[in-house]
Amino acid sequence: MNTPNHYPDRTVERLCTYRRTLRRCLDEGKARVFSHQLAAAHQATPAQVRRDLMTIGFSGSPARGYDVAGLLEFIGDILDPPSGTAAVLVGVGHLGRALLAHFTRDRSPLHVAAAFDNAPAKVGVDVHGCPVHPLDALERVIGETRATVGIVAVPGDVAEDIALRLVTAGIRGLVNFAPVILHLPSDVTCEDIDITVSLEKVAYHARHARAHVA
Amino acid sequence: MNTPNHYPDRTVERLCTYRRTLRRCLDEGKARVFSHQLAAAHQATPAQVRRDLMTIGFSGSPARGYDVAGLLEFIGDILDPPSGTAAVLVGVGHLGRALLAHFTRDRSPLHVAAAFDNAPAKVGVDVHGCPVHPLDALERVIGETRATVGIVAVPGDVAEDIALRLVTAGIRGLVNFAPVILHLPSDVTCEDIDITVSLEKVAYHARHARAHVA
DNA sequence: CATTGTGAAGCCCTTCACAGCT
DNA sequence: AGCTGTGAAGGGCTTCACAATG
Repeated sequence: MNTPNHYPDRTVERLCTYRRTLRRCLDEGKARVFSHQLAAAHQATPAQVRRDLMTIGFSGSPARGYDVAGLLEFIGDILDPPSGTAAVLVGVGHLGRALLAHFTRDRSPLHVAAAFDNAPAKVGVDVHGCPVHPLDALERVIGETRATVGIVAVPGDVAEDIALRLVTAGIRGLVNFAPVILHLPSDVTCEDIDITVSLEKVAYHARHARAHVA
Repeated sequence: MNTPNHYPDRTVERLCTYRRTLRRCLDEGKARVFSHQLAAAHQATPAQVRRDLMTIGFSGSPARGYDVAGLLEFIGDILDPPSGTAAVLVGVGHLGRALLAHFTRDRSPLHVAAAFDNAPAKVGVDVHGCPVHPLDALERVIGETRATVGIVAVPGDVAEDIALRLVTAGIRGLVNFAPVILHLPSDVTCEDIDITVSLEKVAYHARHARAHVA
């Protein structure tokens, strides 16, 4: 088993967050880190960190830990496509605007190339630096931008229709903020972010809090 | 093993979403559902649904499935505190505003009782029906509203300070939108929603898409 | 005879524990 | 002495498969 061409979801997730910590290390001039330091910055154990790095095939040295710059580049090679990834957003409501603002502030290799909304008043202007197109232009603009990721920030009752249009237009992965499960072809990745559910879960666990080990 | 006083995280999560589906059923006048129908509306198998309902101790009938109204009430008794839950939000930026808009539109038993921001220009007005207070008032307002859940929508570099203040003021659960891991007492629940990480994950999986069974 | 309820099996991820290295 | 690399064990969640039920 050499480098597999895909890693477990949880590992990918942690790689994304390790990367942020590593960038901070570089900013602070730290050239090397130990697994227990990376672990402390996350909610993880040193063993977990070592296992993740083993999984992706990155080695450190017992005496000096892991090379920050080297690891950062190594993770980048796994996570980032050579040519950068373009995303599109559908639904320029309150949440959509906030997301656009969010992504312009970010130093991720991802960028939101275009947004769509069906309200004529929202179309034609740039929102936080992102052009807003009418929904009709969805297929055309996705083709032009070669976007592969879509962000669904529309009401639940139209989310699935929009998602299917995105997929038909060439989108391969979705982040869905609508409070519904999308029924999609099985080769399309979908990550649901359901804010209400998250709040309800936290409220539940807060009421039933059980102290763990410190 | 009678009713334990807390259920696994994944089960709680699904209960939240089942509830939404059940409400839709009631709206449509459907009085009974089968496990496979609930499963189809989620990304779940019928066995998973039956297991969840078994876990919480709710029974159906082989001939007629599960009673929608009864199950809805049963789940409500588990998820909702008798007196409702108040939440507070810190950080009335783009995302904070979007979240306030989101929660006013929701028929969840949770409500956001107050928001906080340190920018004087934002303080004193209502945003989507929610009063915005200065940060100084955090402890006082949490005491008055008896809020138990906090939403962190501030920049990463101040998120942990804010979170610790919330906890000290009596908050028992957090939803964290800042792109950092919060180090909190172990009896405080925290759910991280990291939008950038979600996008990066989806972009990764979209590139490495492997077709599953349809 | 389609559906529920459920012990048992399976799977995946995390953690342990220790050998090997510097 | 302290850290990495890793086989093996552990734990929790999901799925299977089938007896029980109306």
